[in-house]
Amino acid sequence: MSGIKDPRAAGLAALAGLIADETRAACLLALLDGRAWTAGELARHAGVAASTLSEHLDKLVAGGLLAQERQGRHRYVRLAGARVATLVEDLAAQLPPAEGRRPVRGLREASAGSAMARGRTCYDHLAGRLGIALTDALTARGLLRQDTGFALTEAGLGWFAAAGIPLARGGRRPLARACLDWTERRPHLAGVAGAALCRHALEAGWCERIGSERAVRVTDTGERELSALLGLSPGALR
Amino acid sequence: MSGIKDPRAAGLAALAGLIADETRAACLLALLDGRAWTAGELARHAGVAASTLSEHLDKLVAGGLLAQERQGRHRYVRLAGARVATLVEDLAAQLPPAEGRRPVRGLREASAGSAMARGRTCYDHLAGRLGIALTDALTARGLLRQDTGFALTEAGLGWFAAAGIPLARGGRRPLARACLDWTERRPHLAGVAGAALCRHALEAGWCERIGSERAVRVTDTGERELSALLGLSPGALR
DNA sequence: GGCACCCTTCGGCCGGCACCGAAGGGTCCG
DNA sequence: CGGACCCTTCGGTGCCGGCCGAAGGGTGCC
Repeated sequence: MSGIKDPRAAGLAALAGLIADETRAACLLALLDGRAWTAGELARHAGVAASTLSEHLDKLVAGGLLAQERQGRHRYVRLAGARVATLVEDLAAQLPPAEGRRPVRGLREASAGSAMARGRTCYDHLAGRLGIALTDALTARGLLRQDTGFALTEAGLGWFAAAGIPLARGGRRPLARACLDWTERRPHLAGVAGAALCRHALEAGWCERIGSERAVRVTDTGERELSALLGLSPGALR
Repeated sequence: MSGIKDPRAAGLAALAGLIADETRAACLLALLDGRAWTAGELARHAGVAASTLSEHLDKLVAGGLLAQERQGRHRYVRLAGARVATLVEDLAAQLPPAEGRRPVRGLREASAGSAMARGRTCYDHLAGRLGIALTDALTARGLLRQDTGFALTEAGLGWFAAAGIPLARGGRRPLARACLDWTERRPHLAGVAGAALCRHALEAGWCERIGSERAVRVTDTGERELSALLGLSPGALR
């Protein structure tokens, strides 16, 4: 009440302003898949002229939300890091479920949508029903604690070690973090452990990407391994 | 890459747009103290006309960020809930430390600032060096786990029960959550446990508010109790 | 009742910004 | 070297939204 505005207000407004545009928001949501997109791809995705999108990218890069890499005549752009991904996810998680739903048009889109709901990547970890199933299985086996917060247990650390999934500890990023799933509206494992699990699942062939999309499918190998390691019933992942 | 924009983009942009104004951002930051402010107080705080602020409040209420209560000729307004508080904190935590610092003018402001740095409320939990000290003490005693995520341990649950601080479990809100401190830039305890601890500390007289501000001071009783319960050295809280 | 106070509505002003198309520069390929 | 392609810069346009002051309505106090 000292009559003086909080000095962070300008910065906060500027940061929010970067997201407060439908075209830029669409870019950020698209980039949540963790991949690098070219400026042209994003322009087509957002439905605006290339020149318009170029200016948007300038702002997002200048604001520290995106990292860019120029290769020849292409401008590749991706989220600047896990912090930004978390931020966008958190904001999107605030949206009421009713909002942002749109009738699905056509069989192709319906099938793509259901594949996404089944399993997908969310920046660098697994989401969708697959992500939920893994998180629930870890919790049920006492490897992950959700009732008193969100953290791996000692047994959980041992499980990752036994599965041959190294966890980089001691960094600034939390080892385990809850990420609210968009389709399921339930928390799933993110953070260092979530990223490591996703990376290992793709490298070990437990999962594979469907086409060039975010959607992910569990392989036969994956079903066997996950059943053995976590007691996941094979049917739950289809 | 289907050429169709994510349907959440419009909602995300609208939500961010609510915060993407310096005046509204200043209001949200001010309301982070968890109290209810009148429209006039906020107008003076933000340095705009009452009519201008009235329209801002309409938008924030319509957007679900604020809850309002009309009493007589007053319009009281507060953050709509812990989710909103978390959202604003998370956004503010993204700001680079350099940004948003302003030279302190005068002794009065310097003393108020140092009181805030020593201890304050952050929506419904304790922050500042006091919040950090409590969180560190809980962690050092094995009551709180930060190395594998952020969660209370079994011993931690017992500590709260023994201290006579009830924890409402089973709700949607996480029991323990990390909140990044603005002045210290380190995580401290938030969530149900953080709120319960703060409430108990104020009710049991461990702490008291300084004037009508957010700043909080540890009392002599508090020093004794916290020393006995957590092994906190009295000097650390001054 | 009269008056002070808090807030809201309205009209008008102004600045900022998202958008486009055209033109231009850089890159790769044939 | 010519052409296709990707991106950027620039000028111009239109709209949205924040701001104010004046006027008005509701509330509480004397």
